[in-house]
Amino acid sequence: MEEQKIIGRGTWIDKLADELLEREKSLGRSTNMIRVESGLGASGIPHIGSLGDAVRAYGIKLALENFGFKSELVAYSDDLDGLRKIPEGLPDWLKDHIAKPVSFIPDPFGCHDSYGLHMSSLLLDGLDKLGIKYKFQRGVDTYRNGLLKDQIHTILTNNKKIGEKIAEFVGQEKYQEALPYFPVCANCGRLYTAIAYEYLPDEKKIKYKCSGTTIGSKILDGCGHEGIADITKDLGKLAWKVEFAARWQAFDIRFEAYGKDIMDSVKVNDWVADEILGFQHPTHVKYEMFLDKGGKKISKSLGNVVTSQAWLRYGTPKSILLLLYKRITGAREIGFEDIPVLMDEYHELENIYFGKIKLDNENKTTRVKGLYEYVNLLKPSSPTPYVNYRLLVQLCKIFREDRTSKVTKKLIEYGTMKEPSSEIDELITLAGNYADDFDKPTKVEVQIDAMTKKTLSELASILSAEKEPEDLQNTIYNIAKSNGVQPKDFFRILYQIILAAERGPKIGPFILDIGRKKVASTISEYL
RNA sequence: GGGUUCGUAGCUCAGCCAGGUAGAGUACCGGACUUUUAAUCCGGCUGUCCGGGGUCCGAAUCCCCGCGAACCCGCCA
Repeated sequence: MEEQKIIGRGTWIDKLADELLEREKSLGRSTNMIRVESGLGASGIPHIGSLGDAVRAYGIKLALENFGFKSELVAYSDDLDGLRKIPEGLPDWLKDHIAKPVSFIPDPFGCHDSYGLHMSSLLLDGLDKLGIKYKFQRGVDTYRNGLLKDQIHTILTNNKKIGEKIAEFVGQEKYQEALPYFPVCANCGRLYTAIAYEYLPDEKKIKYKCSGTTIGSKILDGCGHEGIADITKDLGKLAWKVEFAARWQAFDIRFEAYGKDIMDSVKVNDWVADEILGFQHPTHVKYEMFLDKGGKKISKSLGNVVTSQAWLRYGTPKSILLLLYKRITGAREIGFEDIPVLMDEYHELENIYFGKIKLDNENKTTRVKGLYEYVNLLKPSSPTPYVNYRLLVQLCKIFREDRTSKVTKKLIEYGTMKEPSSEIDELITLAGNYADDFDKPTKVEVQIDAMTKKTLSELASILSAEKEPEDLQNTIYNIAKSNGVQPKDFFRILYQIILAAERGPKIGPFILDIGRKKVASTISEYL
């Protein structure tokens, strides 16, 4: 069997970029500037999966540049989309704005000019923190400036053909009647309710009536307004089934990834681009959606949504990039509990990259190194100090006050590291947040009889004394015995009180580590 | 109705997309270790890789057929 040739840096990203280049070559298109696109939803709070689309597209851009081509990422915000439903956790008054473009709805958080801008800013903020560079393009500006006017014209004059094809491809029949264009009603400011029924090609104007529509199971009444909209400058937008194609041609897009939920739309758009607009559709890659743990939407109570902002409270930007660049296929359930693994995995990659760990398989080494390079956006610098994340979480659970210095001291005692560093301090902060938010100490119900109670109060007074007791381990053992309490039971109760666990580290030194006065006050809460 | 993904240790999963000795965490057992308790560290144990066929010198990995599970589309964007 012949040896497989390694493409680029050996990752799926390189392979995809290579396929893209081959395709462009066979189409005979110019490759002076290869643009990749990512669509950003602006209708809800962006999940970490929403970042994936842009981050992966950026990976392709990096690979293309690595091959010696110029490339840029266009981040297109769908902020002319209408609000279809109120995302969970957002105020009820938004219902008055259903079907209005998200860019014309006030920001419920009060910090941006509009709802849409707030949402897309969250996403862009996530990209900025990861170091992803992009050219931002707003849907609102795109239509207001008539950037798609030629495509809209061509699509509307071919609407019959397109409507039939949509019905054939996906079984959706509405576009055999309605035009695939939604004007914003000049009277009530909503789209979807205004139905376009006639296109006047010479004037490039569309006739519509705001007669209402259904969104999901809800019926939305129109305001009855009849109007005429100019497709070159009035507000309105193409239906998704044809809009991508228009964008691809107008912006000369050569690559776009997509989630499997819009598979059908992409199929239609590819056909529209190829057959109606005469622009060979971009290279695609399909990815699976990120699901919440459990395979379904668990409690989407606010704060439990996996946003990049929340992730970065516990993990580094590189842990997100690793998650997104590791692979593209496969269904994945994602949650904050994946952070420790990814943190440690990144460090392992780093050790392999810098030769501290050797793999026996040469191909694998190449690919792992390539992955590390992409996670560092092809600019790896030097190894950073690291401590196992789980160990840090455990230590942070024990030390809550004056955490950084106490955990650092313990790590040096363990011999895990030699000296403090700002990188480790940062890790302690992240792991500390993780410990605080996900391993909350719960005050457990502990069954305490009279004898034990007496013993506990005796212990509490010893602990709160000014002088530190010598050999605390032995002292505890003795006071239990002298009160007629089984040491075994007494130890268990102490662990329950201090750690909310049945067992724990050796109790004497452990109490001193936490601070004996603090333990004394914790114990007194149970007396 | 159409489509996609998943099935690997008791449990949770990685490895598959570019084939080359079956892997982690957890659980369990033992040790460092003290008057029994081990957070931490070290060592050990754990397999019908869902079933069947095919390609190959070689398959958990690639192809085909089943079985089971989940998700998406068939509103809209």
